[in-house]
Amino acid sequence: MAQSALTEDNSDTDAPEFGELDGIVGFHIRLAHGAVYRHFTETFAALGLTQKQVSVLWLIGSNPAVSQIELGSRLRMDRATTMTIVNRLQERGYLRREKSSSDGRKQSLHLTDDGEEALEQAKRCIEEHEAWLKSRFTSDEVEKLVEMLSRIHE
Amino acid sequence: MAQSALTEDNSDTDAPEFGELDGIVGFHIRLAHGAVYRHFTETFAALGLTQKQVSVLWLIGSNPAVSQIELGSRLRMDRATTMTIVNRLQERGYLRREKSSSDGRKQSLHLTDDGEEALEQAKRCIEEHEAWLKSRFTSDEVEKLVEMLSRIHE
DNA sequence: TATTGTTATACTCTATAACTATA
DNA sequence: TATAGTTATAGAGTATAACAATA
Repeated sequence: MAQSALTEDNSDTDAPEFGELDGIVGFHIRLAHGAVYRHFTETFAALGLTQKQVSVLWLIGSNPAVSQIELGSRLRMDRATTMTIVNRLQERGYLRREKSSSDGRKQSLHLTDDGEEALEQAKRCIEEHEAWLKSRFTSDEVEKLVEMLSRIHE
Repeated sequence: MAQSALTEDNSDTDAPEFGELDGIVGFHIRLAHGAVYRHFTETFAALGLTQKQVSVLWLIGSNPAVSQIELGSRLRMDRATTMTIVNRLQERGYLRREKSSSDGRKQSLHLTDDGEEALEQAKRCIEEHEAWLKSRFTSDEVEKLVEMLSRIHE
């Protein structure tokens, strides 16, 4: 049952319509995220860093001695996911793990000198990436967009 | 070199600060997408469908006989990525491939009866998911948000 | 030659489960 | 008991490269 309302043959057109899908907010968030992800990857091809890796470097840089569980909590990753990111950055020599002095269960994460340098480079790339992203908005719109996105992820 | 400006030990607090990261639009898009993705996954656990799979079902339902290349172009996926999604849906019996009558290189994609039914169920789940997402916005804000996100992915 | 579909391969993100060490 | 880290494992999305069939 349930034959679709649209029955014309679209096999020759190269622009299938979104139809009702166009009204779905989550759908647009997904597409926008994909577009940003792809541009980010291009911008960071030379540095060889992913979005998540940059976020983690940045957060450790701003919060020295942060633990893995806190990092994951802030970036909405579980412990295992956090491990894979931190491991990769450690393998590349961008951070080091130390035992927390106050809680023996925790690690205390620190950037190495190479990590600090990679973060500085990454921040310059981010400027370029953000300029591309913000170019389609006024500064008022950027503010409104960030505020609305925060309502979703907070 | 490049010692971070913040040097206090954060190993005891459980809320590391975003700092400058808070001003990065791409960062908020990533977090918002993650939040939406996780709620979607919960909502669709029973149906066992992913965001991408639902988008593909929906688009084939609205555009019968669409080809894989057109599907991919609309959802910003390359040919290989489109294959993996379409394969999975075909294995579950939700769609069938036919040779396009007008262009022998193209496939023509159609939902099976099971696929139509799965799509109907998915659309009801989407309503619930969207209600959760939209609950934090006025209808004017929803419109503005969708319009701004479209500027990013178009 | 260009396009479409296909296969093989690989990497990242994500998550669950089970285990160890510490609180 | 609960928390933090670790390891093993697995699925999904994404992409590149090479190949076959068709235009």
